[in-house]
Amino acid sequence: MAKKEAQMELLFRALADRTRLRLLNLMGAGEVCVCFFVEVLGTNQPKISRHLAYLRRAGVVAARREGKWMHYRVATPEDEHAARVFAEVMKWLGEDREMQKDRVRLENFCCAPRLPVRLQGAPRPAVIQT
Amino acid sequence: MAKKEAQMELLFRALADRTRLRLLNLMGAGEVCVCFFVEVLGTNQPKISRHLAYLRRAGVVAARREGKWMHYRVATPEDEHAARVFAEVMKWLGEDREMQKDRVRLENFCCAPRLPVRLQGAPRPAVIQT
DNA sequence: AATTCATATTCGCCTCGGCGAATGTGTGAG
DNA sequence: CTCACACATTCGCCGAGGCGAATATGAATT
Repeated sequence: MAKKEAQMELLFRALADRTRLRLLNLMGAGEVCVCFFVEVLGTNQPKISRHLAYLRRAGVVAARREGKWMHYRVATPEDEHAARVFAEVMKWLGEDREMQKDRVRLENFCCAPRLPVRLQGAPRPAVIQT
Repeated sequence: MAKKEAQMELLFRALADRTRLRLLNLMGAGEVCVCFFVEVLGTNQPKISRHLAYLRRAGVVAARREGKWMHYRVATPEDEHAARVFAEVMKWLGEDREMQKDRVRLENFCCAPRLPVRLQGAPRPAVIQT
């Protein structure tokens, strides 16, 4: 892995942006497809992809390809203390107002009887009950 | 206090710099005078002051004046979850190699029988045993 | 009041990274 | 092979913030 010292700042820089925090929050319950991020956050797709790339470089998310779709999930840091900090951050996200709204919006999209037109055929997020 | 949502990014931006992390680490055991930061980190004084100002704006440190000297100490965030995260970060700092060296350097300065010329008369850090 | 010492702030320069817009890449369908 | 779709990357612009150097402030001392 990268220099251990640099990992600290790398992690915090990754967390120092609201969009990235919102993405992490949405992944909190399991894998999520990029197209859902776009819908829930209501922004353009390149912006989402750039932030996901940033998170991946920082080592806090991992990606998996499934046909045309990309699924992202949180990746617990290897370092023990980093993992502890990260876990507390994820808990914190769970308590935030806007973050809770985002989760509800995700639920509404992925669990709707009929997906909105834009998401027809998109793979539903793997919701892990917590 | 400030907008609760902004607090999250504010905290992480404050933590996203090695110099600031080193300063926080040195304050981990108690109040420290600015002149000691300068000596231990071996950099110029304006740089230290700027970073301390940043930390204060972020609400993670507090300052106290004592004559010509300024003492800085860590200030636990009010928000419960922020405080948890912050506590884990401080623990993490305690395990880092360079951070441990910094602490030793601080001890060597403040506990030396004769302070180095530059620090003659400077108020010793209030070392809180942990 | 003038000086000295500790600290804070400002200035100019530079890099990092955020954004929208445009473009590139990989995959499956026809 | 070509096209459409999902996603990734690049580009140009701009603000945040790091740095050293210079300067300002505030407290004590003479």
